[in-house]
Amino acid sequence: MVTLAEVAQHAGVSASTVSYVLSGKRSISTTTRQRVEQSIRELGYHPNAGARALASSRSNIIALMIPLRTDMYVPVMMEIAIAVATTARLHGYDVLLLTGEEGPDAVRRVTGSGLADAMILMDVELEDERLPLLRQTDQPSVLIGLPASTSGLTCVDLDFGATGALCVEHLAKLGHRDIAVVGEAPAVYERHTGFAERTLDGLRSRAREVGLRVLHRPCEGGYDAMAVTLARIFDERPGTTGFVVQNESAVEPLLALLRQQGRAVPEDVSVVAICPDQVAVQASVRLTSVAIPAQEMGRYAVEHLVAKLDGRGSDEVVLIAPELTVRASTGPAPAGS
Amino acid sequence: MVTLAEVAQHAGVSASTVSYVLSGKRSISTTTRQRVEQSIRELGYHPNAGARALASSRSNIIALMIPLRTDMYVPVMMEIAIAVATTARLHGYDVLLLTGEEGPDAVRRVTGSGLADAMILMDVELEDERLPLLRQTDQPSVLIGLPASTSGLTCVDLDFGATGALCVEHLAKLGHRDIAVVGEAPAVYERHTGFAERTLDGLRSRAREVGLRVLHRPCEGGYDAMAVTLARIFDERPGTTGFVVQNESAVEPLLALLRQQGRAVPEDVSVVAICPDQVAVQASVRLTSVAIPAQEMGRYAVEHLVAKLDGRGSDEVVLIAPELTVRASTGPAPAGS
DNA sequence: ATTCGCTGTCGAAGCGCTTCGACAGCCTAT
DNA sequence: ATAGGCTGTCGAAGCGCTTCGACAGCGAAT
Repeated sequence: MVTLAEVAQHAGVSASTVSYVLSGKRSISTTTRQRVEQSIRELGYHPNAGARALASSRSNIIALMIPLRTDMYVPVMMEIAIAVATTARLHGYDVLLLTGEEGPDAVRRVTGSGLADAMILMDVELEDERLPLLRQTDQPSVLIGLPASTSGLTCVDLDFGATGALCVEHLAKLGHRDIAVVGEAPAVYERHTGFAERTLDGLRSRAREVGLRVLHRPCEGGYDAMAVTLARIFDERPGTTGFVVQNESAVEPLLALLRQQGRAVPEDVSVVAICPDQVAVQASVRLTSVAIPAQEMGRYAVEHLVAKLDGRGSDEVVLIAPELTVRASTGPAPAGS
Repeated sequence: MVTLAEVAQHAGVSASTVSYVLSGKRSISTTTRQRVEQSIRELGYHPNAGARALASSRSNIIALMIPLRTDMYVPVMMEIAIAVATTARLHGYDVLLLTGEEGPDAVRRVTGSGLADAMILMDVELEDERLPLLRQTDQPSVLIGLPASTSGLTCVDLDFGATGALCVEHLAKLGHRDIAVVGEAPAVYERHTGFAERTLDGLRSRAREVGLRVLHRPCEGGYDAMAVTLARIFDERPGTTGFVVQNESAVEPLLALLRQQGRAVPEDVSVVAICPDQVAVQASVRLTSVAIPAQEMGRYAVEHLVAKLDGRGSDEVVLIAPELTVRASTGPAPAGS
């Protein structure tokens, strides 16, 4: 393994000079710099990460905590993870993958050991156990999601409240009076994941304003669960003509079931989904949807952290405005309803 | 930040003693050990990762390289990543997430800098550019996937050759004579990803043995692409009664299209999928499928690496035997065919 | 009683890097 | 001609840990 000292010797300069060439923290003459860079290339030198971390108290690693469970939004998670990893590399950082399993202990471990310089947390609950720790450490962090109180925290998320409202507005404008919300799995509500509740709140309050009736039903993904949920919905509100689907793994089953029951989309029933665009366009009916901007959130999280680590930037909460794209799954409410 | 020295002072022992308590590499009297452990707890000590890595040349980190592209098997990737992270933690390792984007450079960077002690590579191509580097470094690695030559490498993968054969056998036994294979996206074949080709080979050679005709068509995921592909298939081989689907994002579209065309599954047409069990049971028809053992592969990869880092274990290629689960999407070939 | 071999603990060196203060040499302003 | 200010380079200290050799103390074997 090639060391700094060997590079220095090869280039005929001192170790500190090589270090300054690498970091750019002091000015170096062009000739010296080139000589050093040449030596680095010839010897195939890579700085030792541990030594660097020890001396500088900087690991150049960002920790990403993803939920262990796979009961929701797998593609979204993946997209965020990839955006985080890619953006981090652009700024010279690597990404450490933590699962939610360890919970608060993972936060303690990472901040205590200097494993990472900063953290990104996903799957944030309203009263998340990890928050107190984040508030008291001076390590920067970004939440992807929105807890009950955001004081002293930085968060990014889609504005799910506005998203819910937007879906309602769209359906209301088309003349629908009775809509059903196919929500996330019950477990998601039970652990008070912010986004699911906020969607519902936004949706209900706008519905009240525009005089629209809303029936909300949590739903596991998959065909069988959706079949049961759908039956209940039509049982309770036979006049339902609009659907808002938040659980993306319920989208395709819903479409299939409606088709099977002879209800045409969008002639008889309209469907709005909250899902990544890719899912919306690959579905069997091109879905009117509000996109989940996974990449944007991942990128933002990293860039905010990098800014903070560079001494720029401050705490803030960024709610991304939802955009609804009209595709082929929504249309005017049928006359008779 | 609490240091080893502070713990030592608090416990009234030397720093090295604390270190030995932590590592267990020398025997320590019970009383001393307890005193030290008490101090560690009281002070909330966490060893500094950089210092530890520097002194021991061990980072306790395993690098996981996942493909950047999301054109295939997102849930499988995610499942593997989570299994890797979870298993790694069990053995005291953390996971560094690398994207395929950097290619061979990532391998160089990681081995050169001592960032990680070992690597797991996914999305392996037959003649992967990263392989020469892996062969020449002494850092242990595991490939999830199978390249053209495995000498000097450790690999785990589902036995896709046997998987293809198994699918054919199942359909043959049910009396099907003409089957179609809905493959991965063309790009997957173009970059010579091993598993896709091996599936096809296994499938074709068994088909030859049992006298079955096979038509293979690559297919992007999604409804539109599947519609085009399906039309071509029936155009060319109207007598097709069996399908093997490798691209999991084509499964649901295929089922929907068949239904739409009035072809009943499994009465008129049988479908076998190669996909995670979760996908198979959540589909609109419970699918007869060969499972992709994502968790098992992830776990195996980590455990093999840990063994190697502990000086146990050796190079080997593990091909997991496929298991076909019969569900509701396959049945006897229709009489007239 | 002396030697031998344990067990448990300590001190010190060193891992490879960053960074601070020092300073040589040169140019500009007086 | 001299002082002052730059620019570019160097040496040394130190980051927090692991690990090696040394050795004190003790019981067992001679």
